[in-house]
Amino acid sequence: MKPKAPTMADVAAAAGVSTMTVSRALKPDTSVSEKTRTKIQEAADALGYVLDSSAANLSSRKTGFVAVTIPSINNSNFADTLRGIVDTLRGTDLQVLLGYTDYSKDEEERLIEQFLRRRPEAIVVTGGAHTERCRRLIGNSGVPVVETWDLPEMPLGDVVGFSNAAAGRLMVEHFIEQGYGKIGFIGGDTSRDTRGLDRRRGFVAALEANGLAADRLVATGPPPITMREGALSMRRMLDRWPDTEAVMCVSDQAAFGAMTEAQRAGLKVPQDIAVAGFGADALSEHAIPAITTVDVSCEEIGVRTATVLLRALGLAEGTLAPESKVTPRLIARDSTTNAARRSS
Amino acid sequence: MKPKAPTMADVAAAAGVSTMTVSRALKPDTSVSEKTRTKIQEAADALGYVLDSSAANLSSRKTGFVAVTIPSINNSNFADTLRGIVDTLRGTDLQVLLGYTDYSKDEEERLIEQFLRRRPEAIVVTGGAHTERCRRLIGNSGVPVVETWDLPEMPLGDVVGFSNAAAGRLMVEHFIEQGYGKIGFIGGDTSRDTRGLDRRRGFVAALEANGLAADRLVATGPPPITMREGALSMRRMLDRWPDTEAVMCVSDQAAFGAMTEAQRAGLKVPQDIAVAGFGADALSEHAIPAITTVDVSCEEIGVRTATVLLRALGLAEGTLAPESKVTPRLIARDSTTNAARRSS
DNA sequence: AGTGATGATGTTATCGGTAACATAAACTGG
DNA sequence: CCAGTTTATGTTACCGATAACATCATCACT
Repeated sequence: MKPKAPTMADVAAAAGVSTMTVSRALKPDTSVSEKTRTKIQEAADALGYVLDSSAANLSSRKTGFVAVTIPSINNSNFADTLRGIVDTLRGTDLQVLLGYTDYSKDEEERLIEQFLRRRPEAIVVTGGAHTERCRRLIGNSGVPVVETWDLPEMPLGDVVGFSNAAAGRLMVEHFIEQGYGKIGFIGGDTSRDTRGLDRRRGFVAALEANGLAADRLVATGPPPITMREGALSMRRMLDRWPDTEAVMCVSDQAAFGAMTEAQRAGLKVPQDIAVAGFGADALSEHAIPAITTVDVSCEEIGVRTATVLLRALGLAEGTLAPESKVTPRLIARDSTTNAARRSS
Repeated sequence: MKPKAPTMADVAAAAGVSTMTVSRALKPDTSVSEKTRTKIQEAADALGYVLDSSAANLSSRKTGFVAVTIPSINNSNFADTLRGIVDTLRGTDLQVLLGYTDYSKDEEERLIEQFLRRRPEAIVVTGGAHTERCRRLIGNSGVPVVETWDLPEMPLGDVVGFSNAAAGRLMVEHFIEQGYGKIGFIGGDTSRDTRGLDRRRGFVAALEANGLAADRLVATGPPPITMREGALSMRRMLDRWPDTEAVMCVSDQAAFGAMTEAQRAGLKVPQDIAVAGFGADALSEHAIPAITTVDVSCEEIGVRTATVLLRALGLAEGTLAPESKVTPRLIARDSTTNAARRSS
């Protein structure tokens, strides 16, 4: 049934050359005469030969792997970043080895350990919070690292991210500008989603800096924060603080869940309550009303990350690394426009 | 800077044993005395030793890779299936090698070719449409394959999927039951998204079987079909056939875009026009009104796929393979409830 | 024609593990 | 207490490619 896959030696024999010549013929930019290259190509096709990377990796000490960990697959923001990475890497012979941590540092450690055995040429992780052992593993590996989606205090290597706290602050400023005073936050489990927590921290700090109460905080369960979580949290928010005027949510998904829950309860958005999200998902644009959100250029983070890596690996020319800091940008939409309320 | 990573030989020397004993000590279920195992473990930790899979793969002819291709990362349905696969594989020493085809058969071929070099132990592809060369490559590899999300006429190996045509038919029957007569479809580029096309085909066939006109078809651009595409398509639908009573969309995302566009145009859903989607995304549940959709148990597809593979690889006991056919299930919601219209 | 540069190909020695077999030590039961 | 088995460990021979160096022909130009 399975008559053993042909090896390079088989191809070499069939073409009447040495394996070294076959090896060369199968790569671009190597000196092999057109004639023999054709001959070898034909022999390879006839045999159905497929190169064995394991062997190539071992011999050349290059695997072509880039290890990437993201918290969740089912999150369009991280998916956008991943897409940015993969698309930028397309064309090079680098391949992404993807793992998702489920927002757990221990799981991240497990993944990184597993990945390091594959001898990746570069590592991309999400966020700046890691277990001590994980930091050590990555450090020892001597492989270029990029931390994304955050601005870690003790970076492991390169960073392409943004200040999550700034994103929270940005929204508070917007709310205040719009004249809202009783402002709440939905999202942020205490231990896992450190980035969401940072946004909440920035949010709280900004409220306090403006002399406003920062107690209307509804912590959702552990991530991923779903629309349902957003909806449940909004219900809790309204039960506990019925006079809340504006709510920022940890993600656009949560914001949508929260907003529709409020609407189902008979509230008008933004007249009765304003809702904002984070992430600039398409959802926020199409929802009715359109949801105010913070854009952090998820895909761009991926593109820059990959670019940084290509530079670090000497695979892309240019001395200037791309700007590593992404600036969160507020997109004001109808869900937080207070004009209606004021005029009514 | 990089003093070369320690090898198994280094660990063996440090622990005063042979490399073979080290190799055994690092795997479970191998006979090594507790004492030496501890000694080796300590030596390995002290040296910061990390096993090199490339070498292990070459020698043992096992890579632990499962190659998986999905059309798009940014699609929550495929992401769910992927999660089902990854989660089910967790615990085994199999690792997913993920690629996305961008709905292109040529890209799929390119990916599969790239993946085969890594000598995966199993392959998972989405759908049953592949290039001839791709079929050949997979066939020659002698590796177990699972095709998902479809019921191919000429399967390459195992199948875990559903009839996309049936999903389209299901929705038509629901529309008819609700008393709708002028029914349209949004989505389906002619060449790329074959599954979306199958849904449309089933949809058209069912309309005709019921003696209804099946001409209200708005083809979106090439996938991925975004909310924006859904919105644009709805506008075209309404321009061309203003009296349309119900519309099925190729995905929930498209349906949401289409529905909100109709609402922005002043139409009431479902009173003025009914909208339905596909995929049972959380979005459809939370939207206002909640959107009628077809549930195909995306995650379950992934779980079953992984289970089939584990069986095929002899890594899971049990002779009975899981049912490979998933039955699309209609979830009727407010967006297609005609009661309001009839009563008005 | 001679000499060095260039291009095409072959030879040899690994890369870092593991399978398979061999061996030595410890244990079993009558 | 010994033959027979089990357990722990070592030896040897690769797995399938590629790096590095060697070789040999060809070509250009003085």
